[in-house]
Parts: sequence; structure tokens; C-alpha cells
Amino acid sequence: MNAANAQTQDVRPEFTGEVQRPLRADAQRNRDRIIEVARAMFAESGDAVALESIAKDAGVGIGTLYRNFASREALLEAVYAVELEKVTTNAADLLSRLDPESALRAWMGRYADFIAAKRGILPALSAGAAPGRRSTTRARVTAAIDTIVVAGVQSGAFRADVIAVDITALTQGAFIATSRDDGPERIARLLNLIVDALLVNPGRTRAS
Amino acid sequence: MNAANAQTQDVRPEFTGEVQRPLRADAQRNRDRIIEVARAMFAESGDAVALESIAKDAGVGIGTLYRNFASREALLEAVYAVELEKVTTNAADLLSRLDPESALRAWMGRYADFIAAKRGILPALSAGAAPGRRSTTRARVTAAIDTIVVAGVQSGAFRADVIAVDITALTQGAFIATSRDDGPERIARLLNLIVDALLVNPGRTRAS
DNA sequence: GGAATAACCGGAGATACCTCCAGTACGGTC
DNA sequence: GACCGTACTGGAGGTATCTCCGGTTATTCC
Repeated sequence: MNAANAQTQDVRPEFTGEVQRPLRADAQRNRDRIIEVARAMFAESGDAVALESIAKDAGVGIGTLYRNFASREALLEAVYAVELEKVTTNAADLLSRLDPESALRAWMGRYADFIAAKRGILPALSAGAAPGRRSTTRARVTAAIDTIVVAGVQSGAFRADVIAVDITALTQGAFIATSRDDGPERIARLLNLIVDALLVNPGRTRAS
Repeated sequence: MNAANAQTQDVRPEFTGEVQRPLRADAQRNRDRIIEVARAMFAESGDAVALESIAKDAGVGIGTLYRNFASREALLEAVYAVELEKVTTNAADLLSRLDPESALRAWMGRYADFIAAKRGILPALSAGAAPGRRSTTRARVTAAIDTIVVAGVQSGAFRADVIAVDITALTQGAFIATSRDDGPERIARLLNLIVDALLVNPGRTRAS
């Protein structure tokens, strides 16, 4: 059971925009309906909803749900993809108006707000780190961070030996390692520490 | 495993703040046997062992296992408690031989080695962050880190506004947010970033 | 030693996750 | 509009987690 074939190439990446091979019309309908129902049920009943009840409400069998979303985490990713997109695409905008350090802090603040509102996505973040899995969430977040990091390195504000993917790991790790009970100021402190670690000259921004 | 039992005796699941009566003799025997069997099976078959098979091998019902360990994570914590203790008690020793920064780096290295060897404990770390749960693992790790952090703040090497529990969160987050596939150098990079964030004058240790 | 009474046992059962595959129906072709 | 290949369906079933409670022991008190 543990030596299952990890090469399920049939797994379709959850990508809202582009489609690599169009689904059959009925399949696309089912897929859309599952996401829609899942979003509604997650919003109403929290993140502990049974996948079977989502499938039932969407009028499909559990098998159909699992064919589209290989795991609960994959479904979570798809459900929150639209809202996450707003956060990630914001990086370039922030960067055009702020210096890299401020942009990174601002971006992380928005990301933290998103996570705070959608804590149900945390299992997807954990799963994104797992060996075999592909996480589009993680890839998008890393891309957003990379935009800012590159700018910061070029401007000389950030250390040159820093990699965006490491910042993603630390940031998501900070979310996972804290709970809802910890207030937003706790998360803010952790994120500030992470940003401080990137700065060539961190002295000036240290306060609190 | 000779004197291992004495160590796990007082790690009762719930602490109510009151003095707790010792377990009944048969209950204590069962509890010890469960931990012993679990340790053996985790070591042999990895962390995906069914709890029912652990209970069976220990000669108890699944109900008895769950009465002693409210979840898989609680059992993992108990199993690895002895080895974790070696890591946490090491902090004071390192501190007596090294400056705070070096001690922290060395300690984190040992902690990382422990995690790498016992990756099965990671779910317990995640669970330790959950709202209602009490994690003795997390408390012990934080105590160890605190020892070093306090020394570093006093010596002026570390920022004064830093809290051990935040370092615990970032450190454990770094473990959770990476996978076994990421080599040890990946973890080392993340841990170094965390330590750098604490330093008042980080410039000198930055190399790579 | 022999009740009395907590404390503890253990496994059946409820629930959820995920897999598998025989059957169904879509969409291109003629 | 009928045919055919195949993409897709859906739910039964296997496995694991965790709960519940009638029954069984250990311990205490006489």
C-alpha cells in the first residue's frame, strides 16, 4: 500500500486560466459544480466537511470528486485559488509603489490576512511540502515573493544569498506552526523576523 | 530501554493543575508496554503503522491505547520523549562551552538531526500548534531555546525584543514546511536565516 | 479475607478517507 | 442519425481513526 505508483499522470493541475486538454463537457460541469459546492460548504460549516457530503450535494459520486482532486488539500487549493490569485498578483503592484522592504512587509501582511481568513487552507500548505506533491499554491506564492526578493537584492536592500523558495517555506511554516488562538500580532512578529533576516542592514527597522 | 519507563511515567495526557494520583498498577504496565511496542514498530515499519496493530501487539484493546494517548500525535510525543530530552538538555551544555550564537547554531543543528532521524514526529509538531492542545514537546523545545536566547540577549549578541516561543515556531515551521527530499543543507539554510534574524550584528556570519 | 467502589479494559461500531473497476454516455465520424 | 472508441461516472468496499459503554479488575476499607 505504501509502494503505490506515484506517477499518476492523469492528475490534472488545478489551473483556472489555461487548460492543457479540454475536459469533456459533462466532466467540466461536474468539476465546476464540485468547487462551487465545496466553497459554499467550507464557508458555512468550516473546513471539517466530509468530502462525501460535498460530492453528494454536488450530485456526483465520491469517485468523481477524487478523480478531479486527488486529495482534500487539492480541493482546498482549487477552492481558494481565485482569492489567492488576488494576493499573489498584488506583489508587482506593491513593488511599483514601495521600496522592496516595505513591499515585502506589505505583501506578507496581505498574505497573512488571507491565511487568517482562510485557515482551512493550511493543510494544503503542509501537503505542498510533501515529497511527491505539486502545489500550485506554493509555486504562485514563491513566484510572488521572488518578484520582490529579486528587486530587493538588486537594490542592495536584501542579502544576495537569499532564495525566494526559502522565504516561502519560512513564511508558510510560520502560519502552520501557529494557531488561530495566536492573535495577528503574533504572526506579524514572526513575519517581521523573517524579513529582518533578509535585510543587509536590519538595524533601522527594528522596533516594537 | 532499560530505565526508559521511569521517564515516561509522569507524562500524563491531561494535566489539571492538581496533583494526580498514580496510575493503577495494571494501567501503568499497559501504558509502558504500548510505548515500548510503538517505538519498536515505528522504528521497523515507519510512521504509518496502524494504531490498532500497535494495540494488538501490546496485548491491549484499541480503547486502552486511546485512553492513554488521545491521538496518534500524543503517542508519537511519548515515544520520542526520551530522545528529545537528550536534545533539549543539551542546550545548557553547549552554552557553557560556546558563545550564545554558536551555541544556538549548534543546538539547532542537533535538533535538525533529531528531526531528520525521526521525521515521524512532525505531525506531533503540527498538532502542538493547534488551539486546544498541550504539547510537552513544544514546551521542552521552547525551554531549551529560551536558555540560549536569554544568554544571547544578556551578552548583547541577540536582539532584546526576541522571544523564545517565536523561535520555536519558526524552527518547527521550517521543519514542517520542508520535506524529506530537501537535503539537510536546505534545512541548514533556513535555520541559519532564523538565527541571523536574531543577531544584533549579523554581518559577520553571512557567507555562503 | 471479603465486600465495596472506583478505575480500567476492550472491542464493536460510527465515521471518514481513498481506491477500484464495471458500466455509462459524450463527441467525433461517416 | 447511427455507430464506436474512450473519457468519464459513481458507489461498493477496504482500511484507519476515534468513541462509547457494559463488563472486569485492582485497591481500599473494614
